[in-house]
Amino acid sequence: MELNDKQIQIITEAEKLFAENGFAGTSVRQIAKEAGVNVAMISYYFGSKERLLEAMLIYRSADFRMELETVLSIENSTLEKVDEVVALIIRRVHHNRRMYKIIHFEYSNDTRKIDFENYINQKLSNYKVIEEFVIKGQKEGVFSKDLNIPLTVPTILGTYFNFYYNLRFFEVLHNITDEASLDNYVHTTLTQHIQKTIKALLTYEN
Amino acid sequence: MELNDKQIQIITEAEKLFAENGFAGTSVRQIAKEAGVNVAMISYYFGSKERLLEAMLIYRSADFRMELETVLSIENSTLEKVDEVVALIIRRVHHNRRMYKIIHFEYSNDTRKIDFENYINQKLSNYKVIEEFVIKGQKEGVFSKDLNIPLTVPTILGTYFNFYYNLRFFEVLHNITDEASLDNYVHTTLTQHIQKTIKALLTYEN
DNA sequence: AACTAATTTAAACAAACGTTTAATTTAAAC
DNA sequence: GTTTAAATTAAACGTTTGTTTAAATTAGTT
Repeated sequence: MELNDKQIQIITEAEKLFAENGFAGTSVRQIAKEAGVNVAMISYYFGSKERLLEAMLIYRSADFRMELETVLSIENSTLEKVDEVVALIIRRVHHNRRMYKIIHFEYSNDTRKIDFENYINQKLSNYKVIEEFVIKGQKEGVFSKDLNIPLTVPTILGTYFNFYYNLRFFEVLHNITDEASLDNYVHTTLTQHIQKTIKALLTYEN
Repeated sequence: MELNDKQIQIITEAEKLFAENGFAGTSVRQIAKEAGVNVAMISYYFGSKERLLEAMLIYRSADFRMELETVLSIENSTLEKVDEVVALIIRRVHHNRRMYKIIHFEYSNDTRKIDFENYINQKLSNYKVIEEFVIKGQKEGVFSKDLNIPLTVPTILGTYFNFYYNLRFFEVLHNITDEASLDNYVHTTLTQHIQKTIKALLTYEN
């Protein structure tokens, strides 16, 4: 699937609108208007509104596993690697937060006929890399033996997204006024909080 | 705002449908059909689809602060209180997960003209109770001094909701087949994971 | 039994929806 | 310059949307 400039333009605007107003809450006429193209172009290029979303998911979820393995291959202490992995994950999901919002919402929806197989396979593949890293850390004696490894990932992602989904609540408390101050807060304070949480959890002994 | 049986019936069905298909993805005709009433009854009782949602938010978010203060007033060690508070929060959000899903998606939406003031005030009020408890624990020397208190709540809620939003991913890994096994998993394994995470975070020293 | 108010109904409303059509413009190939 | 294919357009298609209407039914009061 090679996408031309106009298709990427449509996907980019659709992503913003889907994340803002939901899939059902966004009309193809809105997308066309924002992308500066005729309504018919969406059917012409993607076939339907549903298949436009599928094209978006594939376009946005490339290369994550590779980045993960690169970070883990760098010479670092196990606890430093935890910091690096958490920072990478937050950087990734913050950059693609709009796509994730759409997934969180549409994935639990049975009636919509969207294909999430690609997303699920990527997620499983990424999880396997993390699981391997944690087990290795346990064998080294750095991490606690008594851990629910599959649930460590929701703790990382969940903290970020619960912050993001309640942004209008937190921006008052943390003086977040624009996109730049949001990026800064996420990549400093929020990332540090999650890094500390995960290190504490992985090393905690009752 | 006193609600009669038929209004509660409409709210209950609307909650399911909004959580499943989104606010925009649900039609008043669907709600009416599921609730077994005529379409016009929704306008008759609530005025509009938007005001039906507002009535739902108020109906669902009563009494939380009181429950929180009751749990904290019971004679327990500080760390036992952490477990109790986490268990209460998870019980609450799991029971009202559909409403929270709607909020997460509609709250960041500027175009929808829904009044979230009630929700925000409740959230702020609940946060104040938790903040006070954490500061007290710090003065006792049980909790670490270096804590981002506002971000502890997203860690609790976020872990739960990231699990819930990826349920179809986790149910394969954790053998969750029906509502009963989901409830059981949430109130045992997931709750324990979050309790451990929060205790680890609150007591972690670099 | 008669009257009043609350509830419920089927039908109608205009507006917006995703998609298709057929005609036109642009670009590429020869 | 002609031909062929790709891109773009405005208009139309049949549905569905949230809400309103006015008539019919039910319940409560006297």
